[in-house]
Amino acid sequence: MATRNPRKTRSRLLEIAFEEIHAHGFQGMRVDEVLRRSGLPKGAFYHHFGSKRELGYAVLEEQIKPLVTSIWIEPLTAMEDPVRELPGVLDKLGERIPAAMRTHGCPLNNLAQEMASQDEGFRQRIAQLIQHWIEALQRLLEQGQLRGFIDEQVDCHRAARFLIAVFEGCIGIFKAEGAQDQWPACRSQLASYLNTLRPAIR
Amino acid sequence: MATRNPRKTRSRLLEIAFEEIHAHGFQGMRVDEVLRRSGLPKGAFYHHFGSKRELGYAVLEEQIKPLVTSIWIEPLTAMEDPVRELPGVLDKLGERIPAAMRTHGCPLNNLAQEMASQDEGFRQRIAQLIQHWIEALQRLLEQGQLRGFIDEQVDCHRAARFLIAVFEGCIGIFKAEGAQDQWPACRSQLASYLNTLRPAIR
DNA sequence: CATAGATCAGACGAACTGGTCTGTCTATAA
DNA sequence: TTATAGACAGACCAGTTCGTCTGATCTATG
Repeated sequence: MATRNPRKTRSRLLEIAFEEIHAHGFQGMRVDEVLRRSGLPKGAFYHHFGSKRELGYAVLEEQIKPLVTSIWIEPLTAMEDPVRELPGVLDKLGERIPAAMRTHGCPLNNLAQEMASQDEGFRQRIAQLIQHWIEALQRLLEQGQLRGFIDEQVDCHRAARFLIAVFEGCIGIFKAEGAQDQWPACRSQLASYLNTLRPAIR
Repeated sequence: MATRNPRKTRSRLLEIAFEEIHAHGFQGMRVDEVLRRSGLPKGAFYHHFGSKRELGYAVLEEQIKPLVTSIWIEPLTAMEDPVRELPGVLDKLGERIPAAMRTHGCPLNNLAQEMASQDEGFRQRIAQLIQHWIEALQRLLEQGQLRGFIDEQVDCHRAARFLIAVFEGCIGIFKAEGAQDQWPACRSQLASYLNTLRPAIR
């Protein structure tokens, strides 16, 4: 075993906890199992985290938040014409997504559905992250509006929120169906919706 | 306490278990709490159900399935023109939905997200129920197609699946946001999508 | 009316779970 | 060199959880 490295210890705990929460939910995640997998004893854990719940918050802030940013926010900010490009970007995104994401679904959505009505601390952090996501998409749509790709009348905040609901809803259905890749079936429907954002012919 | 009534005992257990699962998830539901609330002892429970998991399956089949049917399938089958009427039907549906549904979300979706990748028995039963739901919506759309309200080119199965993903996605977002009623914000977006199903002008 | 099987009653147990407590080790600054 | 604070180690604990076991009681049926 290497010499002491509190930062690494903490992040290792966090990474394994993320995987366990993703696989079994927060309530299904066992502190002892995280310990077993990390090879660390109880003391180390409760030195870094005050409680299981606090660990959950940390996983949300330090693992899930960056993940959502890198997967769902950054790739979407570089589009000129969202209506035309979004389906293609989602295609690529779907191709290089890790296996765990396919079987267990979106970590954020899982946690949201499980914990939002269970623990106010979770709910607030999740709501904040979703808000952040909505606003990023909203800005993208507003840029498209300025460029004339999207109708001026469109409420970009509502459209962004709806798009995210569609993403999460589709991922959820795929997971329930156990279907490997039903995305193409939803892709065309999403494209149809996106087209309604086009400027109306006046 | 009244005389023995195995049927009533079983259904009472089932009703309370449904509420507990809806409120805390399947893993978070405690057999002892169901017992405490029902006033019944352990023996009664394990006479009617072989295990906690079996109870979960029974709740899915005997509580959630009829609920989904009465809330999401039956009200939707009586529409002439789905594109025009669906938003309004959803409005009414949203108004008379019980409080527990608002705070805890859709019982089916909750169970799906929690258990689909956890237990194959749950996953199969959930997938079957969703399939049933998709097919009912699909038939509705196909009728609309026959009546000329929907374009012949529309793949009604895909459209139905997409609609359900949208429903579940929106409900999930509302729950995470803790927002009482953000439905109007999604309603208009949904209406836009529905309009894309209209016959194209040829 | 006898009796067998269904239905309930609840004490009990074994495994598990989150969390605590005391002690030890190690890097670093004085 | 040594004092100190942070970083582990791991035994231990109290409460919980699902499930079992033995009996009691009811009810349908011959």
